[in-house]
Amino acid sequence: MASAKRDHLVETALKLFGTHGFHATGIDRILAESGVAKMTLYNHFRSKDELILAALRRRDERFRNWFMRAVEGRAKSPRARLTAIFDVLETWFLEREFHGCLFINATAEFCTESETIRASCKEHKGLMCGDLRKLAAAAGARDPQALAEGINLLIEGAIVSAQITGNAKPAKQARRAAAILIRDALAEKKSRRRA
Amino acid sequence: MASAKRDHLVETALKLFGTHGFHATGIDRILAESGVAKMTLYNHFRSKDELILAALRRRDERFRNWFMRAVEGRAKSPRARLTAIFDVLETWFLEREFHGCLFINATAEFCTESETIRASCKEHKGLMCGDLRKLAAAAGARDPQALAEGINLLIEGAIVSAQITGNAKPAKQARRAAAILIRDALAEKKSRRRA
DNA sequence: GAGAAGATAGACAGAGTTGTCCATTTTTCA
DNA sequence: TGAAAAATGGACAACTCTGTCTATCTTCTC
Repeated sequence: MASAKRDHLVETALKLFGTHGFHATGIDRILAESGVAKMTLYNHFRSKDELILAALRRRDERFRNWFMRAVEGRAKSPRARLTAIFDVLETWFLEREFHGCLFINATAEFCTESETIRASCKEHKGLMCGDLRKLAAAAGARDPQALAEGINLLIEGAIVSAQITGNAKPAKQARRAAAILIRDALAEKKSRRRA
Repeated sequence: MASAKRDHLVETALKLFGTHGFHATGIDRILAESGVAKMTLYNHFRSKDELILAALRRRDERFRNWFMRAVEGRAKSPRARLTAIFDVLETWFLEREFHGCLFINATAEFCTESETIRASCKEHKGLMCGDLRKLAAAAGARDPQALAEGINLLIEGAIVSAQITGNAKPAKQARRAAAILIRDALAEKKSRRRA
């Protein structure tokens, strides 16, 4: 089942889709780069779309794992972890191979086709949001859902800003804004925010 | 110069690039949809990339104009306008033809090719940020640059979240977070924020 | 060692891609 | 009205794309 060839294909596809995009990366290029025969690919995957889905699944699993572990490794208290998120983001943006979020990119490319691909992207973002909500709740936020949503928006915004400007600064900008949201969300009840 | 055919081509391309993406939209489709001959296109544009650039330029001009006017029409005071931004975003997200930000999508598709296209996207975002900074300054923010950056990230985040989830809620989430940033940025000096 | 399963190269189909060329028609404008 | 400019349709080149097929070669397991 977990063939080494299949594995290698997914890995190569992941790299190429990330650096060149989905439409711009042809099957032939993936085969050439991975040194695998075409029939081997079509033996493991029904179509290019299925290979894309497999790549997205792997990316989801790997990224969420790496991200949350990195956050946990950087700070111990839930509150500190909430801001550590943005330090981790910055290290990501500074990677040589940073080309934005694969799920955002996939959604952008498959605007109206491939419902399943878009669903996969939506699912990934939903799982990320869930992790954020848990963290916000652990930090004792007044409204964990709202804080998680705010932080999530700052993360997404930082990712696309970093991608477009080719600069890691948005991580620091987001960190600064997030600090304000966090402080507000953890403030004493007496200074309750109006709608 | 400003030929009607050329105009129609840019308009059709804009629509198709927005709904199907750049790579997925072939020249032939644009020609069929617009009812223009191929040689007319290549008479006005050196290549598909140049057509894309023209479409992006038009989009930039039109969008920024529409957006800022809509914001100004919704509120009079600079401070109220800062939050009105997110109401305008919501109306955008609710449009039937909403497929995210064309510039974010273009950056996603042309990760490593077409330097000029990516530069055009970067320029658009820079101009948007400039508008935000002016608004933040007019509202009397302690640090207009920082407030503009925070709001900008929330805008970008809301756009991609709305696109991925297929839902307009992120506009309201961003509005809520922005209100906190704005309140903080306009607070009296005595309650100065710590780093 | 034999047989099954997996992988291979390479040709191939059929469609789609951008871009070129030309002879003809339409439009514009002076 | 008449000349210049613009647009047309359609063929065409050259390439890339996904996906199929076959005959051959490895590799693994019993």
